[in-house]
Amino acid sequence: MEAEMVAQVRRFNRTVAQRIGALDDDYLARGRPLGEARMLWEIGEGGCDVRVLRSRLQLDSGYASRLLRSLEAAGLVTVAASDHDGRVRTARLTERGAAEREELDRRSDALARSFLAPLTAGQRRRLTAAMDEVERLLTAALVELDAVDPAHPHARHCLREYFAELHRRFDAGFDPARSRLADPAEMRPPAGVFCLATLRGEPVGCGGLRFHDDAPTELKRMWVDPAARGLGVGRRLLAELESRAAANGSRTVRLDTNGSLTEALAMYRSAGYREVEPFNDEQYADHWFEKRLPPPTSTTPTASTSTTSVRSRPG
Amino acid sequence: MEAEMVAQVRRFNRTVAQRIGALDDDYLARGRPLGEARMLWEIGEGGCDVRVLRSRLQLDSGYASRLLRSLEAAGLVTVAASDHDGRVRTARLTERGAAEREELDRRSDALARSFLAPLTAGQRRRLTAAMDEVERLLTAALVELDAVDPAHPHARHCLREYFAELHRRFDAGFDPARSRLADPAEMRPPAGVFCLATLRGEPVGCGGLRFHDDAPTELKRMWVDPAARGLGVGRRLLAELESRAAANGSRTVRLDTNGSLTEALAMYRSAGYREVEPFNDEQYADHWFEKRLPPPTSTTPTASTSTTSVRSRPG
DNA sequence: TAGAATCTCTGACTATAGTCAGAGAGTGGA
DNA sequence: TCCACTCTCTGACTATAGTCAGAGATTCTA
Repeated sequence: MEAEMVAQVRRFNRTVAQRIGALDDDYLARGRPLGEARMLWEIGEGGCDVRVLRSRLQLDSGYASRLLRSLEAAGLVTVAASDHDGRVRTARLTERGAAEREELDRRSDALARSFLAPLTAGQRRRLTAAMDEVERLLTAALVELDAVDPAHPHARHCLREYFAELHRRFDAGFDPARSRLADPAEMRPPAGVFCLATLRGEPVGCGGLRFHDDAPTELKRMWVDPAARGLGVGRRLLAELESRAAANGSRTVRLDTNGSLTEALAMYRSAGYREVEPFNDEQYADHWFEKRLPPPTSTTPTASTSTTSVRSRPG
Repeated sequence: MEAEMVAQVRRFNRTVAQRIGALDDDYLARGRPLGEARMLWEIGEGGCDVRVLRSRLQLDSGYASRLLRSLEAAGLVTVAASDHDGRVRTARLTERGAAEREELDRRSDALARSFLAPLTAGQRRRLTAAMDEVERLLTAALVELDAVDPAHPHARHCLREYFAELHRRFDAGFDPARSRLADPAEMRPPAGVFCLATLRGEPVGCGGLRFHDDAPTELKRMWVDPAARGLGVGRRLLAELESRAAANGSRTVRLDTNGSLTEALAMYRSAGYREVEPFNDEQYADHWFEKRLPPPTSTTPTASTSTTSVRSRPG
């Protein structure tokens, strides 16, 4: 990785953390401890369970409780037992609390405006476009890839969503039971492998391999959550699966797909897959692709371990 | 200003502050109070006067002193009187302190790498390019414009730099005494106005007007510090001066310049100035420009008051 | 050279953030 | 119905950040 890129990231972190972090905090605080302001904000218009607040703001339960007591004492919040579960408590904004939150909203808007105000129209456009790009790519870098059991709840979720999407997009619908590799367990090691893409703990994509002794490895069930598209998740999944196939001794990966999945087709093509004659009788397929793999490198598999280790807090 | 832009800035602030701010801090701290880590960093290889540390880190003098005592006790820093001024004390890293600082450096690098690691080469390029853009434009938004007396030290600094640059760039050199408006005081109100562009307290550009009863307003001494070019400072200065000219009743602004100042020429042209016949005998000029001004709007002058007010901390 | 100003330091504070152990109420499964 | 578990709360802590007033040494300036 080029030193210049690393230096750029560091410069950015410095500038932006200084400019935004500190200001944002000062600005939100309104003479109130920052923790309280954040809590107020996070409760939101519709109220929020205390346990959700705790996990979103990453607070110790004692600390969270204390913050709520303080907001309660200030008449901004009420806390009551949840309807569904007597253990859970739900925080709600009082009228004054809602007004206070709106004030925070206004201030956040004003702060954002102050970033744009001194710029010309062209600069503003460029700034917001670049911010969007940075945000998207930083989010993309948070996506982690891991091999999981195909029966893992996250894996099941992805497969369910994948099938539902095929059903919506195929004119004649889609019934997984009538497709090849109907049973996800066929992708369980050692016969195959199933990879999951996860963003902030939520599954956002998947893809599986099925190894064959006498035939190229088969790639199946590639899917990316619509909300996570454009982050390069599909491409990374594909690369991950290819490297796992290579590590397993495969020289070739092939797959079948359907012409209505235009994004997928484009991705396979740009990733070096070339269209071949049908090699199976998958009834939902009308395109078949194949790619010769380079021999495995020593550093496979490439699941993003670095990201994971960095995100854990030093003890 | 479009609501979508404001929303984008707010999204960006949230995402980035979370992702970078917190991580950065955790990462730098190394089991040490963050303030100490920052101080250690800021002292740098060559040592640093305490007063400079205080102003850079914006610390209370008592607090700064305490942090230094703590680093001293840990054997990372020595503090001794400055050679030049017995009141001033200079902090220097010990060998262990320097090693510690290098460790911080390594960790910052590792953190930056972890942002890039999960991305493809193309994504990395796009991310760093976008970061550069955001950084530059956020910096540009920090530039403040104010009218000052031409005798103000910052004004003198800019004029000195401007003359030095002309001297370097003109084949025959440049002697301010032999040019028109040799005395900066001619741009003092009410006969004229002198504007300064300031970035983080440092002057980075200037420009002046000289009003004439019977002739168009004359624009002189436009200069932008080379380190601050590309931030749109010149364009903003120009707009500011034009609006001040209009507010003063001028319908036309004109200026003379030299063909070797290509950036300036390009800027004048793109800002709506058109070349005219020589209207004075400035010996250093070989191009003359003129622009008809729109009638003054009610909100002039446009000196960036919003930025200023936002940057001051709420009491 | 006296007095003002500058720089740093110490002591005495306050506020905020955050941790930890344990109690009490409620839930769900064997 | 009992037991393990979940969720929240309280009390008792510690650590960090930050403020303020004033003292002592030094330097600048009139």
